[in-house]
Amino acid sequence: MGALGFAPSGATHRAREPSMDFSELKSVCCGCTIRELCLPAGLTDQEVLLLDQHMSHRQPVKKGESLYRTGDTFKSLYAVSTGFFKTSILHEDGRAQVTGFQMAGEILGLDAISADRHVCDAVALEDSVVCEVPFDRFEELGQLMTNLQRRFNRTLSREIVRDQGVMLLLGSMRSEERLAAFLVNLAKRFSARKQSSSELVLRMTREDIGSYLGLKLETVSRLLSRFHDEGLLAVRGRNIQILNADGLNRLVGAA
Amino acid sequence: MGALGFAPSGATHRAREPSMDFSELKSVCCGCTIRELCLPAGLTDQEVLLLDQHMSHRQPVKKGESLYRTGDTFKSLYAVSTGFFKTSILHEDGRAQVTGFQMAGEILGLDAISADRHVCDAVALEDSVVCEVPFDRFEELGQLMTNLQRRFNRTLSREIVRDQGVMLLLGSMRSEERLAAFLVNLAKRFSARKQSSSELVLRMTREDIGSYLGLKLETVSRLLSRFHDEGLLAVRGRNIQILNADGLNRLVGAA
DNA sequence: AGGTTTTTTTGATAAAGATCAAAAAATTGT
DNA sequence: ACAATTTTTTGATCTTTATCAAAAAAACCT
Repeated sequence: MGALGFAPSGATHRAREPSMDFSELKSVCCGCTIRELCLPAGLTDQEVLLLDQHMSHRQPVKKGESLYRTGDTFKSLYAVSTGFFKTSILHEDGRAQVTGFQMAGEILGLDAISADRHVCDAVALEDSVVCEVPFDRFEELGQLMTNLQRRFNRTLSREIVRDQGVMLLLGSMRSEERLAAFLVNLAKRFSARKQSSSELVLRMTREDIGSYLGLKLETVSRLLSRFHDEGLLAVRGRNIQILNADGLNRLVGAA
Repeated sequence: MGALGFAPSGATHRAREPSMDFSELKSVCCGCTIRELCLPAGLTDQEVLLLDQHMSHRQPVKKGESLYRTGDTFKSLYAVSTGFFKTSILHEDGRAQVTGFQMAGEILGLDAISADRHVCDAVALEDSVVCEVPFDRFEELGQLMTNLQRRFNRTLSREIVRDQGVMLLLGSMRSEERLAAFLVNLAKRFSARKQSSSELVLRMTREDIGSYLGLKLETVSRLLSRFHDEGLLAVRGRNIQILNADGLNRLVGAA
């Protein structure tokens, strides 16, 4: 489990460079550009160092690979360092429901704490890097660092709030509102990561979006075309440019 | 905030008797019949006593009253002792989405940890009693009692799993599957509380059920009538008897 | 108990989104 | 670079569930 796979690509940013050999690098979090969006958020430098040296461990995941699957025993949480994931739960009869899309700084595996087994699949939608956080050691550290434990409680609670937002979306919104809400949310998260909030490069298929939003892929495609015709978006396959952010926001808020 | 309201009704069970004066009673959790379904689950007697004496505090909530509302500052979690609650989030435009129904042993307020504000309304659907758990003291206790903290992490994670189950329901299931899943889930929870799992007394309106399931109240009513006609249920207003549990389960699992 | 309000049921109709189908576009593997 | 595969778009039609409406039933209030 060292630095596997991934050909060097000549980039210079540490956080964007999957091929570096991190096994020698003690302080992964300390130099991470998205530190404040991730588990170390709000910790002092010393605390981050402690978190870092005792537990973090980087691991590449190639596009299409599963980080974990339903039923796997739970050992670690994973913080997305770079890349993009989707999580989905499966119903007996083969139906799947995408429960979320995770980008840099977001934590995967929180649902597995409950029963020591993963209850969803996490699949990389592009070549990605995650920081592995062995949970038993993390819990020990939480007992030593009040601040870390408190932050972690909030992380868990934030996921509950996010999920309830999805419930609102699925339970009360019409298709166009759902899609608008989805795009606005993506844009906001890109923006928080200093990426363009108007030029979205979608990593997931229309089917993934549809599953997440409780719609069929054809409906998603039609809605994107309509938003395009209405001048809200410029849609070129998975490249989506937001032309009228106010208009989108109005769709989300409106009755 | 001692023993407010609620006329005595002559019952003998402590956990079912809202009018008792609990301010003198030090060990609320210790004698609680649903202790193993609640926060103290898995703690030793000594640990429960510690949790109990330092933090629990009982409080009646009358039918129709709010335990807290969206925007209230977060101070405490609440464990339902007896009774029945619903939680709902509101969209700007007045639309509301019911996010859950809580019964004895279940915890209210977990979503508020995230931002120190409640993000939903919690309303009692019948005269109820809750145990108030001041969260700052609870967090301190978690730092002292590893076991409590670990259990609490699981409680939070379990709520995430529950929410994702609702996403599956709302995103991938048809109306009849949703309603069947809802009834099966209620029955299971009643059963865990030693109440009949075939004679359900619903505490919520058809509209509440509809909101939770992403359906209109008329649809819920029609479905109940259909299940009745098909011999799956006996429906008499809010009294619902499950006549064919296997049939219901088949509806939930089937394609 | 009796009048008022709320909730539930049921019917008729409408609308949103699903399904089926097929071509176009994009991506992938070699 | 090219053939194979996957994804996306668009059209025609069908199904499910929402909407509108009104009566029946239940719950509430004083």
